[in-house]
Amino acid sequence: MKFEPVAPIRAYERIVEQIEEAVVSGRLKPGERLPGERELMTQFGVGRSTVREALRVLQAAELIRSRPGDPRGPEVLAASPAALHRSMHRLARADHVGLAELLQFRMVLDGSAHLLAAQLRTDDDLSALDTALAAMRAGAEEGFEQFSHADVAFHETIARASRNPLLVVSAEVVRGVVLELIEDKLSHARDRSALMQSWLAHHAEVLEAVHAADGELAARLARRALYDNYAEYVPEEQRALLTPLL
Amino acid sequence: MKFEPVAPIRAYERIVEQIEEAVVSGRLKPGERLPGERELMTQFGVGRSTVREALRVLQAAELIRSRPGDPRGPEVLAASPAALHRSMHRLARADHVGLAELLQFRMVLDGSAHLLAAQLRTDDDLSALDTALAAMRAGAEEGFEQFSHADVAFHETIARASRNPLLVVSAEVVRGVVLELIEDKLSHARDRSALMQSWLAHHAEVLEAVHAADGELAARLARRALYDNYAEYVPEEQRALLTPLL
DNA sequence: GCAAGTACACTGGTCAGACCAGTAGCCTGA
DNA sequence: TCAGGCTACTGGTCTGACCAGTGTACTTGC
Repeated sequence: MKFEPVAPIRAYERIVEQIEEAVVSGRLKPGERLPGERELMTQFGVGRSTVREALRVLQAAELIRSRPGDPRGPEVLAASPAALHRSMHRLARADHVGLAELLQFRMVLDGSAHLLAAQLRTDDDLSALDTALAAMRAGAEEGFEQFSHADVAFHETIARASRNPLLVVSAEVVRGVVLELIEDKLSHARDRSALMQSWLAHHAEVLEAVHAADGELAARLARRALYDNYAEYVPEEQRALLTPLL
Repeated sequence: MKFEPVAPIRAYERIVEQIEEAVVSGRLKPGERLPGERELMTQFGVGRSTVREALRVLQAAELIRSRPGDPRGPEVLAASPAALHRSMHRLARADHVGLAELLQFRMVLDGSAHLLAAQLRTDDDLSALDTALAAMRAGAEEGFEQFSHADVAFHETIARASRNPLLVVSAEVVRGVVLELIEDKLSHARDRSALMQSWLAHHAEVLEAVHAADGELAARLARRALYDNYAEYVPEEQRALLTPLL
């Protein structure tokens, strides 16, 4: 005989449950509006503070957004990875997750994305990738920031070609967290133009493998590129974590 | 000349920022207590409802927990993947992410975990894995639920042996979401004992590869095992997403 | 008739004050 | 010494109020 631990259920939690259920089940679609707070408090039969606490939670989860003055009421938002990003970011900062682990994880995700992209890509994907690489070449002339944006776009195109939204989102999130951790070091990098040339060469190589539909090769090259470009920022004694992926 | 879009910053948001910063930076450690709401409202110079909305947000992010009646105040929690789990779960439900994509992602994560585990495992890891497999054998005699728990434990041991907390957490989350999606189908499965025997065989094989430090083999076997056991629940026309990983 | 401008009703954000159920820890009495 | 009750305080909720800001409908001037 086993019993479950009980916890008192607060009123605002039940409101969150009801609205969340309506949103994730699709009964409330993005762009639709919730009733205003005063209306909700009569519908749920609670005080306004209770309604507001529930809305705060839903807002923190990026499910709704409310703006003062708008008589149409709080807006239901489209699903977005923003909340996932925040959770992962917090976990990475708090849970003694260092650059080594993040980079390792990124090598895993990016490698897999390349593997899948190489084998599942359509002709549209290929031309989008060609365009993205060309944009990187052009960006290298204009400055580091443009180049960086083009680089991100390239990786996103690869991720989308893998046909897996989870992979897209996770890769995006991890990339963001990695970049945040090293952006200061990167901005002090000595020879940026050499950096950009190195990245360009790596990307061209990878793209060739994707064209050839050689998933294994594309994955290995992508992981190697990450290693070559970022490993120097990882403490030497932790690089052993990364080498098994090469 | 470019300008940033501005959004009004609400009072509760700045409170969230301050407390969150203190928590994730480690200035407030798990188990420590925040001042009570009435004390916080004087410290921040705002009303109690504002303080409460901030605490609600932090509570939704699993950073703190408050219980009525406790004179020590809200408790700072240890970092946990619960918030990540919720975000990913919501995204999977709302963002038309189906079983195929989830399973594909799980094959990626589990495969990589096996790869890393096989190459980074210590002797302690190996004996823990041996114990976990023995527990699965024993569980198979006792019933499906025990077996299932032992199976989860085995995968977690593998993930931990990969030495990457992000991999541990993500794999755990995705496994949970996959299981939630098919638990009803699984509970109606015809021949559970055959299922369990098949899983056992797969795990034994994988473990052998881990012992032999053959990462590639362990990864391939792990992905194959997932495919063999779960692909039948994936619509046939989507299985092409999974085969590139075999 | 129509565009520009204004007024208003209503929104969410915040505050103050109150009450309640429930708890931790003290304090008392045996 | 210790079990029991007491109490001051907690967080959860409600009411009612005010404010700055917004969208809409109406008015005004052309």
